[in-house]
Amino acid sequence: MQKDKLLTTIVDDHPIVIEGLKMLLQHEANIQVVGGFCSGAEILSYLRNNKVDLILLDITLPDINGMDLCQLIKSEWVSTTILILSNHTERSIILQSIQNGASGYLLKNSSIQELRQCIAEAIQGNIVYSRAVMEIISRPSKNQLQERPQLTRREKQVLALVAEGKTSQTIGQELFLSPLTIDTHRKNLIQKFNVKNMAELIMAASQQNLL
Amino acid sequence: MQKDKLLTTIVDDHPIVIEGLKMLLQHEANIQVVGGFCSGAEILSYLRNNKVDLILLDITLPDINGMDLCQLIKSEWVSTTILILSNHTERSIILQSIQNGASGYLLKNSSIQELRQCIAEAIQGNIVYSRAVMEIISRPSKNQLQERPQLTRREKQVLALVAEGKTSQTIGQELFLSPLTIDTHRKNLIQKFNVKNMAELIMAASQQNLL
DNA sequence: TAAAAAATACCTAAATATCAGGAGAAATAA
DNA sequence: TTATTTCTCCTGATATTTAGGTATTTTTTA
Repeated sequence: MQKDKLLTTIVDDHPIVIEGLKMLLQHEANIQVVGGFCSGAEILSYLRNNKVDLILLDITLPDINGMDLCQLIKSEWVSTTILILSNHTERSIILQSIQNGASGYLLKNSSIQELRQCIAEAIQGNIVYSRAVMEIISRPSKNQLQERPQLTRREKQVLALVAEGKTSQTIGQELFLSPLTIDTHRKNLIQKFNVKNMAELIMAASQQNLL
Repeated sequence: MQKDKLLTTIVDDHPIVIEGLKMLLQHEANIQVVGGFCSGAEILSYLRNNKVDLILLDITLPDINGMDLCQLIKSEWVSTTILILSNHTERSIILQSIQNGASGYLLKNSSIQELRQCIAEAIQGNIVYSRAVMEIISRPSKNQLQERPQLTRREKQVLALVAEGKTSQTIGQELFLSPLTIDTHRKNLIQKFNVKNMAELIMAASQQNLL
């Protein structure tokens, strides 16, 4: 074990992927894999007691999403490099990840060569994207053009209940609020999503996996 | 290389997963991994010239879906055992896979122990499911229980326009129909889907990939 | 060709949602 | 602590959908 090897860890809810990455990285000269974790809680707990230089991070995790976890980690361990390795091709997710401090975004179906290259690049301090990701960023498709609106806790709650076909009356009763308040939230949701009514809202929200 | 080792191959659009599985399986006494392929075309071409006993098959592939590929392979190479290894949790996909000749269905987020056990079982000739899959099969969730309603051409048309947030007025103009006719279609859609309003309808329809 | 299904159109009334404002209280962040 | 956001509730007007129906025409299917 050399001193100057980068301590690297993998966070992914698929044990197979962790194994695969370990295998790939174990032959890299300047990388030392120090663990693999299946959840946000595990990696956070590990970080509190161990130094880590590079994290390969999935978006889909059982307890927290990778974007939020990325922000969380970067806020406490600034010098740790995070590279997102995910299946998600949504432009919004990619951009949000970078915004939250990730040093790059790779798709899991990248070739092995591509992965190696990108990891090597990220270590140098560059922001890297796999080729497929580059294309997504440069030519956003129709439904990816619209950004994912930032919803408040209440709005998410109301959105979910509207999607169940409930009226403002019913929702108000359920949340112990005036139906007028629910109407206000509806109004705000319509504005944030830039849609005309609840039907289009549910459509937009479900396309962006907010339901 | 022993004679009685099972010749095993992996088909998955993620190179990392292939590597991970290879790593896991290389220590198994009675398994010999003979290749990994990223597409349906590749494995089919390989099968024409090589004997394979066990295939670990993903559902998502670039050129063909795993269910169809499974059927294709089983129709020509009956003695080859196929084990589906996928992320898809839809009951319909699981059942269709088994119907098409797969010897089991595992989720990719299974633990490594579970994978080993299931593979070992499948080799014995049993049909195996990972624990999570068992649960999906035995207790189908709400939206998987309800049958997919049979829609007429007009109803699909109206549904799509409603999902765009259009009113009966607008839709009527667009289709050169009376808005009252559109209302009738709305009514029928609500009945067929057994929902309370358009919001819930769009939700149900989008969950069933009808949009 | 006859029967069934689909598509069309209408009516009345009630229920709900949408639009355009404002405005105070509570929680959060700087 | 101050500023900002979020949450709450309101008025009043308008638009739209929903829930009962009924009924004719067109298209499909047996």
